[in-house]
Amino acid sequence: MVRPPCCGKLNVKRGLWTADEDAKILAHVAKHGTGNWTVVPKKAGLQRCGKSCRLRWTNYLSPDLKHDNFTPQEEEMIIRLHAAIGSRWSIIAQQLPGRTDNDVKNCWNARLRKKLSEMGIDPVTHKPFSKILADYGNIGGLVRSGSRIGSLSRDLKNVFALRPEQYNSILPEGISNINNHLMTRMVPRKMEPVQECLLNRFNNGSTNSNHSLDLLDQLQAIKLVTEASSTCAEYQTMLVPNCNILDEGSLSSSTCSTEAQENLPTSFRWCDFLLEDQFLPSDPQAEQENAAELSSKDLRNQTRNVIMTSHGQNPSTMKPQCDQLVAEVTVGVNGVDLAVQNNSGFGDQVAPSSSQHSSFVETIIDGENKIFLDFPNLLEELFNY
DNA sequence: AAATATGTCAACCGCACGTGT
DNA sequence: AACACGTGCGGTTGACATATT
Repeated sequence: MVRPPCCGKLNVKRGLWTADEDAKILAHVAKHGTGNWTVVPKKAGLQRCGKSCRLRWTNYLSPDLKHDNFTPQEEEMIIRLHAAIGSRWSIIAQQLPGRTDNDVKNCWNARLRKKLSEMGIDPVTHKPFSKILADYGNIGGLVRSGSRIGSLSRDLKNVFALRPEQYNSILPEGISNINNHLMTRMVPRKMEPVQECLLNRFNNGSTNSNHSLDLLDQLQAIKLVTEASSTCAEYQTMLVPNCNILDEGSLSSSTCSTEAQENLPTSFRWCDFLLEDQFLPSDPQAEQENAAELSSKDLRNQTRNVIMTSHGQNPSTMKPQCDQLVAEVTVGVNGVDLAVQNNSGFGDQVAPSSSQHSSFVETIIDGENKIFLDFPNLLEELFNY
């Protein structure tokens, strides 16, 4: 059954809000508070749908909102969080007081995404386009991350058109029209590479709820960004180190001015936004063995302790919610183990992390610890999700 | 000065989820 | 269990402002 829209399309005003309408909303909220938005239009005397009223309040009228431009620090945090958790705008917005998910989303789409693209960084994967193209050449006909290629194409098109000379040398042989070539490999987007890899694994290895998958891909993404932050030396040779991505002057060229570099915050390096390809196995056989070693029991204990510790709680007093989460995490990880052991046609495509960690879950746990130190509120979001 | 292109952002849309009945 | 309802979310659209030709 298809539910009709929350309000009829007839007799409902749409479009920009007038000052008079804003005043009515403000007066209504001052008197009755927020909530039950479906009755607000009637009570407030508005020809609007309740959903529209709620949106107007949450995105514009709420006194908690900031209406000035995003600061470089805020933009920096958006990029970092996007690298960690993707386009979960509401969660990102919660880390930025006074900003709404809509604000964050617009900021990303209008400015940050473009900035990254102009610097040759794929805003979806946070990896250099050159690296992606090189990988693309290496994998030949294997569609390892179809969605990534697909989502990449829009940004890449612009950059490639802008600076073709920079990428000609690394284009796979035989690809004369990069756009056409990429488009032929497009799959429905929405999923990011990390999510796609994990989904592929779970779909083949076991049946899991979306919830556990969601949690795992967040953890894995978090691991990726934290590892990238500490191991971006590879890119420092080709990219200018300590160059603030938000510095407009530095964006216009491929190098940073001396002054710009002097003024840069040492805690922030644009190479932090690059993600190493964590799914290329350094030693697939060893990874398989490591993954197989970890028993379900060990996993549960490890995961439970880490989650509780991260949450600042004594394991013995932590709420039952944790057990549920642990169960979901370990179900998902076991699915990965199965997938690895099966090696049933996709294990060679998405092998476990190539890091120095001894297992997939340890990698996740380490990454989780790191990111939660930076963004402690994220842990609560994971519980709430 | 006019036409066109581009950027920004408020608002809309459809879907998913939680809750109550 | 099935349904209705309220709410939240992410993707997209379109109006307006500004820049460029």
